[in-house]
Amino acid sequence: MLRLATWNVNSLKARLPRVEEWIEQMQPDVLCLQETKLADGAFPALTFQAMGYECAHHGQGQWNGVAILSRCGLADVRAGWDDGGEADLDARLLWATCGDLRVACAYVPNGRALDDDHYAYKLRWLERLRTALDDHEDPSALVAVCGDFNIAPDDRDVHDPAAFVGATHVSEAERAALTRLENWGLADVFRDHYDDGGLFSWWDYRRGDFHQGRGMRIDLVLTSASLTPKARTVLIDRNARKGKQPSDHAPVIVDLDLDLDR
DNA sequence: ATGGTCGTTGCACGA
Repeated sequence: MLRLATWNVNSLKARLPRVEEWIEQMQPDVLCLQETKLADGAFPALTFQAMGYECAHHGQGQWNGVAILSRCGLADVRAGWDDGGEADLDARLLWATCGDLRVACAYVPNGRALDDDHYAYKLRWLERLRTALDDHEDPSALVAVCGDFNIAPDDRDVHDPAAFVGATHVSEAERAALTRLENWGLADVFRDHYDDGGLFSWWDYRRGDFHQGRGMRIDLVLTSASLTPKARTVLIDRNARKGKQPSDHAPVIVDLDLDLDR
């Protein structure tokens, strides 16, 4: 069994004690982190190495930053875009091969508001991710695209859809961009296991939203057709959102029926 | 009550 997880930690510097504790408890084999908010030189690689993980980090400091930790191999690392287009100033995308699994760690732009330039950047970014899949990846392989998508795939993934009319994360264009990614040959593996709404991965720090159940499911694991049926258990670890100094996101865990030997 | 909290950095802004 291979335990794959993804977690937006909202600053790895602020979150390192919680992340270390969580790794000890949950023992992921592959862990994708978003919003490390660290420069590459500040990434605590030795800490994770001491816990048995190889690491790749693509960071810029202050904002963004993505990492992949693996204790089942780490090869063919690629950071950002390789499409001949303009460089992305934001560190939001990292790829690695971990054993038999091709993994992407994505921190999709927030979008801010429908009329904001950042929203157009978000849609372009998602289209570029589809292009990266077309250009570099094999849809028949074992592929997992993990991360904070900043998109609630449907209204079950929002605590109050009426409150989000006209807002980012739920717009038709964002959801269509996600569908276009899925049309490459990926499935939202959480939805393969649960039909229920009200199961969220992010809650605003304000207003006691976590304890009031006001959240969204925006952290996703998209699995290729050969990988999807290998998922034995999918869960959002909302316990990680409790307690002192939590991230505003909870980790998503997928246990995959894959051999760890290579 | 048209805010509320965190993170960054540095007294503002992003999420």
